[in-house]
Amino acid sequence: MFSLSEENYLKAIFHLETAYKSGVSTNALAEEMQTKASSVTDMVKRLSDKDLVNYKKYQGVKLSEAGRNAAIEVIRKHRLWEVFLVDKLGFNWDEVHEVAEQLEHIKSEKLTNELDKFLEFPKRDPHGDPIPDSKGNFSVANRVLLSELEKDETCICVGVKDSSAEFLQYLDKNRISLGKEIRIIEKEDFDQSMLIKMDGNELRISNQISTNLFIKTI
Amino acid sequence: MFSLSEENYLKAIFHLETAYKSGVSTNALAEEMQTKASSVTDMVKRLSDKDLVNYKKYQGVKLSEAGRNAAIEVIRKHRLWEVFLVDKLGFNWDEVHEVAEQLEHIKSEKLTNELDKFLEFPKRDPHGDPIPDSKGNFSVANRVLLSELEKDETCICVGVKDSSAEFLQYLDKNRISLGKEIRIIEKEDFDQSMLIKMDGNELRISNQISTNLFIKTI
DNA sequence: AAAAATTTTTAGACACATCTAAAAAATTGA
DNA sequence: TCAATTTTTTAGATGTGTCTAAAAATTTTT
Repeated sequence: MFSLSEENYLKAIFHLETAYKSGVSTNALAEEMQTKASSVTDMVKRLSDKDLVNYKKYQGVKLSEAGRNAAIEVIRKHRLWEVFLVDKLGFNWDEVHEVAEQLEHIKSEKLTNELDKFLEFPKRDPHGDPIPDSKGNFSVANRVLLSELEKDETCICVGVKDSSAEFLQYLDKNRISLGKEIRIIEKEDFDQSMLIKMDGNELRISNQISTNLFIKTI
Repeated sequence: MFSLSEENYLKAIFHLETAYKSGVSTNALAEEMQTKASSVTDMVKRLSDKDLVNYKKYQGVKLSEAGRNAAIEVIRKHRLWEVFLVDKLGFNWDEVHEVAEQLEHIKSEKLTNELDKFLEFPKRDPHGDPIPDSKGNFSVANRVLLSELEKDETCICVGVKDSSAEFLQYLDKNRISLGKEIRIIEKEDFDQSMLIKMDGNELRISNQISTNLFIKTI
């Protein structure tokens, strides 16, 4: 079994690998883990000793098969617990992250699978992210950022890239939630801000918002 | 906040305090924690520095008000999670301990209280132990051990003292569960074994069994 | 009340995960 | 290309929680 810290590193490397195909740099990992580069080097060596990552000095780090499986298992638990908190305990989507960060480390295969069943095998968490099944498979969503779209296109909101409480609270305040239909009325060349129509109301959103909202076109 | 280890020590001291009114000895605590007396001395000093226990060298340890509150909070979480596992996820009562030992350390007041509500404020866990409410109050059961009773008395099984998987599996195998009515047909002077009647069937149980079953008389 | 046995504490060490400061390697760019 | 900058690693230290071995205190036995 892996320590809490090891699991957090594996998860962070997993998340960074999409952006750093050729290996996750020490500094990037330090930034993600909110720690120092020297601490990262220490931990990465330990993970490498356990064959959870492939690591060569000065060349960044990549997950091994075992490391990837461990990371996916942690992510599966994190997202299942988020569904539990929202669907069963009435948490709002901006309140679940911190608690799920703790719950994701509970070690019990039976618990994870029974929870999955209890929740009726959800495919996505409250932020629209896919939930791996018990074999580690999950759908790679065909979703894009709202900022990719142009004037007059219509789409459905399916996920958030930034799931910080601040961003989610902004969305709540503006009645933006997953499943909502959005039409782009106007897109400003100068700052990429958009005028969108949702539920019959118009709303202006900045580029920072549209680059953090996943949508699918219809 | 307290570390995982600190919480486990506080819980252990709480459980031992009923037996050691004048202070829990270092050795007793080492036995309970499955560790060495020297480790206990170290930890007890740290707990004392944080005013969670009152400790005087060679005189054992007692919980302070703050320490007792912390212990009760952990016990509340442990027992609520046990109810969740059995009632919602279909665990058997002999499978919950290990998982609840992990879940009891999750830090979120909202989670604990919402879970309590979701479970409809249960008063007892699957082993018959009382669950503290959000203020830390819990009923001190008026229950006694089956071994206290004599021939021809009738009672209802309300709890187990030993909640090890082995004992619980023995009870399952013999169809003994909480709520069952038991009548003492015979009690052997020599070894305190009993012949009991339950659901119309007779069953012989050893003293080791009857000293681990809590009952209430009717 | 000593001696013997037991309990408890101290001393010193170790593993994990972290840190700061300094050195080494790699990259950038003039 | 070689000096400057950035990135990464090493070296040495810290805090938590544990251990073994030995010393000290307490309790039990004779």
